[in-house]
Amino acid sequence: MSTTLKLYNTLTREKAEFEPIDPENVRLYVCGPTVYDYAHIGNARPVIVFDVLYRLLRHIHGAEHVTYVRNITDVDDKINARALRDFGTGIADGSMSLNEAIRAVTGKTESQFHEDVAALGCLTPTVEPRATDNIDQMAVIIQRLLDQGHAYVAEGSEGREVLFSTASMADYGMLSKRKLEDQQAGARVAVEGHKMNPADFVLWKQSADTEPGWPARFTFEGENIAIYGRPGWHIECSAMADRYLWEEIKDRLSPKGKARPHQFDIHGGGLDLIFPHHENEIAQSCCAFDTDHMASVWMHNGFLQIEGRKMSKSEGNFFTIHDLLHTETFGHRKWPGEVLRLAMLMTHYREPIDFSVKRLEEAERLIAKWPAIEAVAGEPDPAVIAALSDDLNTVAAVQALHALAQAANADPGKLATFAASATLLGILPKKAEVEGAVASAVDALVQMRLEMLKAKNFAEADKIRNDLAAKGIQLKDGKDPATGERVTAWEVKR
RNA sequence: GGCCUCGUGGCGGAGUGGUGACGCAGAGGACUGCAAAUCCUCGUACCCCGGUUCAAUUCCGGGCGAGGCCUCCA
Repeated sequence: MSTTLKLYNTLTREKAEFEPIDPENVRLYVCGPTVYDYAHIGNARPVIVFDVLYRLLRHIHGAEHVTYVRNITDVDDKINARALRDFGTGIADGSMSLNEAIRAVTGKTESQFHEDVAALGCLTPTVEPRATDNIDQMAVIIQRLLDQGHAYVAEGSEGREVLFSTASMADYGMLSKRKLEDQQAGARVAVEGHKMNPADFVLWKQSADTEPGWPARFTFEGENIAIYGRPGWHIECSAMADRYLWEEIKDRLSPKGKARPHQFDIHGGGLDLIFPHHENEIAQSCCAFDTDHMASVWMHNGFLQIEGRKMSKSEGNFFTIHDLLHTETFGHRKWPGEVLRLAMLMTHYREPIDFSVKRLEEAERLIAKWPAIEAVAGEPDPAVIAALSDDLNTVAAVQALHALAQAANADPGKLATFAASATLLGILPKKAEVEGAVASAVDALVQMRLEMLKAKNFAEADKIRNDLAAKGIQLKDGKDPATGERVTAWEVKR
């Protein structure tokens, strides 16, 4: 049976069979982090969810036939604020430039992000472009929008701006199913007189001396306009998606792919990005390139709560990925990356997920029962593939995987299938490792205990067992099936 | 006010117009010197009210409740 992948598409609000534009070049774009601070556990959700999708697409179409782009947003007012906060004195006394301060913030945050998501078992995307490396591409798209009457230049309170004209797009609002008229009724939209329509959004914005900026030249209504400035917060995705999923690979696309220029297959991100971020990306890309779609399928993951409540700094329940991995701030202990990942996959990606200590404990109990994976050489279980193919039903996949683990525990012949299946989910159960010296000491004590048991010296034998347990080493007695003799295995509990 | 999710047993969660998925926790048993691990067994759950139907947890309508977006946010 061939695998048919079905995905829920926010654009149509329906689950439908996924048909890539060019099956030889499946293209996926996911909105990545804004690198101004540690990524929180909520940020981890789309990274993990779309990592599973990436792995599944690679399995179905072949690893070399999938291009996954996840951007790094390194131009943003929050970054400026952070740079000024952390390096303000250096900037003031001239020992550091604003750009150097910004680079220090984004560079450090970016490597922290990579470290965090690697610990969560996520593959590296094909391309991870930075916004600041694609300023020229953004300017080109903005100029196209100006040329085609979809954008205009206006004087705002902080200088000149290039704005997208929402009224110029007939079906603006197709993703979020919002009508421009409805927006104006009840929402608190700041009155900004320079906008033709309150929903119009910034494409390019003039920068002050204390703000990062790039020189840019635009032509509008026959006039040359130079604006030293920075991009608005949607244009980068339009630019990077087009560059890495169309411009740079269009030559190797099939005729069918070439027939749909500037379009790609799947665009993902968090639920909150539907409006305005993704709506505006669509507006920019479709108007600039004169297409009816930017991406065929739009996927959005649900939000995460902590112990049933919205995670927020003011509630005091705000946790970064780093906190959970390396500190004892959540549940008074550290959590292994694969436990966090499994806990994340135990709820369907579109559902809200309640991250709780109880949930993590359950995930840990489950994973502790699974065999450790060493080499992966096998095909994943069809039940796991079928589950994932149903709009990334990781819950069903985890359950199938658990059944497989139990089968593999009883029959080592099934280990390869288990390993391949677990890898498809990105979960690699590892036994807690101990140093060789510790291991041989434990082995010696285990032997000693077996001797004592033969001598019916239960008190001493139990003392060894209890002492080891106190050190987190759990003994497991069994019977040799052939001889009926007691055999003892052991493992490290966290 | 507008748009959009969701509501299943202690917990996590599938699914279906008509014989209680499954996992975790829990209970009992086997095994064990005692445990742990393992194995076996055990659960009359589908937010409320109408409607359609021979039959609804499943379809339709209306409530109630939870959450998200409309403003930076995954």
